Amino acid sequence: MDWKPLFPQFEPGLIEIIERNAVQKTFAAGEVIMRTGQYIKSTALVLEGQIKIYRENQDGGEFLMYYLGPGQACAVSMICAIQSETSEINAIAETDTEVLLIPVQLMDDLMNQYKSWYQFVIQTYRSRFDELISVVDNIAFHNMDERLEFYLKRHAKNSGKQIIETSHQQIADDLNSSREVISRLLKKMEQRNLVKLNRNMIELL
Amino acid sequence: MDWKPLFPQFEPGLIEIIERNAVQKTFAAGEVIMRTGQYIKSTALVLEGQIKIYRENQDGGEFLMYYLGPGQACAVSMICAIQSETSEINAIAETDTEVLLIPVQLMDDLMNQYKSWYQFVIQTYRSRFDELISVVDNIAFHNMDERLEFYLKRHAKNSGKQIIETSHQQIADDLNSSREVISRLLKKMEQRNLVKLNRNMIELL
DNA sequence: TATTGCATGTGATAGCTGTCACAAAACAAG
DNA sequence: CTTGTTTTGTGACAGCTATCACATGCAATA
Repeated sequence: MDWKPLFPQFEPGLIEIIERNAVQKTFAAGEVIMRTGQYIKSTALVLEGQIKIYRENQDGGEFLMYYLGPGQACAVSMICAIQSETSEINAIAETDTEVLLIPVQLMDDLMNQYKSWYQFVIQTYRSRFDELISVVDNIAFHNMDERLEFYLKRHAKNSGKQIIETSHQQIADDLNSSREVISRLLKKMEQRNLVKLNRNMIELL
Repeated sequence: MDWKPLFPQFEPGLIEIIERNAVQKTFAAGEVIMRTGQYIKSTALVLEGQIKIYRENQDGGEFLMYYLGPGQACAVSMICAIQSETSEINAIAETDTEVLLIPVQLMDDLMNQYKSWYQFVIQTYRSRFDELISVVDNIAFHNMDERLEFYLKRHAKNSGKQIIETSHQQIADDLNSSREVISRLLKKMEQRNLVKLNRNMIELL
């Protein structure tokens, strides 16, 4: 697969060195890509699919933080890679996913030698940081109904589709809520003509 | 004030260039250092005092994210500085505070030329990112009683004192809760012998 | 068709938190 | 001491959310 169009800002030398050293890898939908405490040996650039980044607590509760799509990179793996530390989050392939793995050892060189890589890393930090802030905003200031709306809109934006194919249970897990609550709130949204509901699908209007 | 002992990892050349270009500035307790939407013209290294980084919503609600103390730097100002964008958060001086302001224009050079600066920046990103994740953890997985405990412990850790001099109202604001709730929870903690309460002070046992 | 499994709907209930109203206590300053 | 201000205590109540129990509905497959 030709990944270069996804990263048009990369300079030729950078592209070359990545091509020589990076490994392409495929994950099937549902496959775990990274789990808490795991050592990071490489930084991942997403080429295709969606990766879900989430947090897990002791009791098995989950909480979705954000998605990574094509052209994006995992900020956590970058930070961890540079310092070769462990990660505090989990990553799972939401759909079939293609990633480009860049070995840790390369990171320092790339940062020093390629301005476009350096800027890409900074840009990645910034956007993930902003995303985390908006997550905090959401749970700190909003009730479940608003969080659900935010969730659905974000989902639609990320997938590019107005139809979300998920079970209520899955949404409840992502929001660390319970199925019944989500079902009830979705019903209310349907009554307000914001969505249309069917088995395993929610259509945003 | 001699700031160098706070940043022992900085190499001599870096120290010199900072001394030539940076400006030292003082903020009185309670003074606003940065507010949402403001343009960032420099990166701040904290020399003395505590800076509170928080988020504000439309309705005037606040939510504490974390504190910055001596030897630390503002990750947000770094990211924003490098890209000369605006910030999404607020910073206020919790106590009288002394900071060292490094002009934006210097950032790129420092990153390229001084390994110790580069590592400092990465380290700063990492610790702020981790801190944000633990904030998300807290509000996503824990009730107010546990969040309060976390708040008190963090406060004690940051200030180095077991006695927290604050009003219940202030705590409620930081946690985006209400005064009565905090008062009641503190009472319960007192009954469990976790704290001792007095006007404007909470002693951790 | 009958069966099985998953997804969704619904009512009852309990706990947590936010809000209002007001009382009591601690402190500061005249 | 007296007065005014700030902080804290308390009861009542309402709304949101989690949980339990169970019903219903939809889809695939034998």
